[in-house]
Amino acid sequence: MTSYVRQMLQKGPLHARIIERFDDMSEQLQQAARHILEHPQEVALVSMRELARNAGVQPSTMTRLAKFLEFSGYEDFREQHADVIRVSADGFAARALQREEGAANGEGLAYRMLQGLSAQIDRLRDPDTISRLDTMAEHLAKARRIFVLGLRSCHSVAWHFHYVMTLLGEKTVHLDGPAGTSGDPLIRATHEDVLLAISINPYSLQTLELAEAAREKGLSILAITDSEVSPLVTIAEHVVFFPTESQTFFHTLAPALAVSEVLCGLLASRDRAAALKELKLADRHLSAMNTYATSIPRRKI
Amino acid sequence: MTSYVRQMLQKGPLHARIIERFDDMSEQLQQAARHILEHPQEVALVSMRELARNAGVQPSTMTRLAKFLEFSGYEDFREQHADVIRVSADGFAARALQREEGAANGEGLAYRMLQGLSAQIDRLRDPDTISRLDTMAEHLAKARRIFVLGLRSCHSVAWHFHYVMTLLGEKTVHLDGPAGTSGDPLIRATHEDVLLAISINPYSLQTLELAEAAREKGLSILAITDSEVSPLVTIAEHVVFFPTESQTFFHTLAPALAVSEVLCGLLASRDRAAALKELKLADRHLSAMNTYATSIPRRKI
DNA sequence: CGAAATATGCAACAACTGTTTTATAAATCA
DNA sequence: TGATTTATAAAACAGTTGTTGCATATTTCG
Repeated sequence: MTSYVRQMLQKGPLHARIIERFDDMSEQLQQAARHILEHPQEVALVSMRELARNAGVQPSTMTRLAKFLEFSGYEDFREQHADVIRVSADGFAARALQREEGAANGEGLAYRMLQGLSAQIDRLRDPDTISRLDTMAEHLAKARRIFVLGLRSCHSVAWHFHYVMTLLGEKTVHLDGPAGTSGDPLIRATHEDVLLAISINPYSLQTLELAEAAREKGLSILAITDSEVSPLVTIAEHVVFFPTESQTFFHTLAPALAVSEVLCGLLASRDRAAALKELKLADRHLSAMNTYATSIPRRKI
Repeated sequence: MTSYVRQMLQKGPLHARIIERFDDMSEQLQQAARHILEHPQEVALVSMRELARNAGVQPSTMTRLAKFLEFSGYEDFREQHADVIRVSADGFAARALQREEGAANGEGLAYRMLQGLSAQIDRLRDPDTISRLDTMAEHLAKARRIFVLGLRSCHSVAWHFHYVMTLLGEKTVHLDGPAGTSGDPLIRATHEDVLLAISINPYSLQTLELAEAAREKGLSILAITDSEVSPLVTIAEHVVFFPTESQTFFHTLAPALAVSEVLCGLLASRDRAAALKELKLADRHLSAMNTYATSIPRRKI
């Protein structure tokens, strides 16, 4: 519980005040507060109405939130946030100190792993990978249906791609049935469809077999894999590569997940309006199904 | 002369632009410019009229200065200064949210997304998160058994954690059975076990219910979630936070996956020898099962 | 169940925003 | 010097700001 207090102090008394009273807020106030907790500087940098727009609440909700937190009004609230920026700006020494502390702490494995993962994803921004991503998004967009295949360690990536795409529409089919039925959906696949295969070394045999079967059915194979000499390269029409090395003795899939998310982003951005419409649809369905906690039951669940 | 150039570069391109054209300005413009050079953040933090008042010039002078510096107007000038604050404060998580135009056609979206993801994972190296990760690894290591729970978008993270952990031994149980049996493994859970729950906003009701049920059975709840006001925070003994903001309109889980991999890494590193032995074991089993392509069949599969 | 209380969306408000125009003063130059 | 350009101040402008009161849902409770 001490660490909770420490965190509050670290992030400043404004955060603390919001978190403290969060439980007593109404649904809308919570939504506004949540957005402010995630983007504190924006309070001082944009107008209230714009902030409200970004948070998805009414302008008046912001005024109400400010008063709820016992500020005289939103302008008071805003001024406090501006002060935080002011002191942290010329508090150059403070920032240097923080960095120092981080460096001293930097012996830890967690620190090194995160640094490594960040750098690997950063390196994906090279022109070759970017153009490969764009091309693959093009292929995916043109396909009638997308079969997504990723087994074992790559299951997480494949499933996440499929999940996000489901929210954006109904183009993807996830090849991961139970009881050995993974490949069954391919029965009705045609040459208009594509197979998005994800695999890393060591390459799962089942993935390769299914991919080969799909190719013989006339499907285009698109691959996300870890190496130029991956077996998927030879049968795929287009490939995107990602690194898997990590400081540990197992492979990392964070870069692969990043690649998959970028593809989703590119696909969604091709028709923002349609994507947004689909998202709204999914939203309505899920709330009708009572999937999510709408009001957040903080105390008595 | 070198120190002049260096100063310009240090303080950023906005300062440089002002200094460069300073000599050509009229008296009033210089007075305005001088004030801005001395208080750069104020441009973004107060209104133009107030800034003009503080600088001792007319409001219109500020507009004229902005146009003199070849901005489209003062609002453009102000937005640039806001961006400087944003990047120096927390990277640029919030920036993309406003930029509808640039993101509209998806121009360079891949590049920007990767840059953002990399920065977000980089920021996880702050001392608080590191210490939270270490503490959570401690808790996980002490537990007799680890039940892993992550539904919907968090399924990928939960499953990946479980998958890696199974390669390292047999401590984890994945709560994601078919046909609504997710919670069944908890039947034989005791207070020696822990539940690792992963959830982001909007929070899946089923996750919260299962977590609450586990807590009532005496299990410690460990949470990986997206906010200090996540409903998991109140019922969890320890929490690690990660960001989910992305340039698209769906959340990113790459940082969450990074967190999960770091935890695996920390756990494995506590007993390298044992972990390696388990890995060998898994290796032998999988090759006996003919799971992977051993020789890479590049041409003829 | 109905009544009281609360939460939320909406529209109107005056105040203030950044910008532009107009009038006046100062500087420049033939 | 007087004509002409330039610089500045003041005022007017449309658009936006933060705020408030009111009508309508929604929740709470006897």
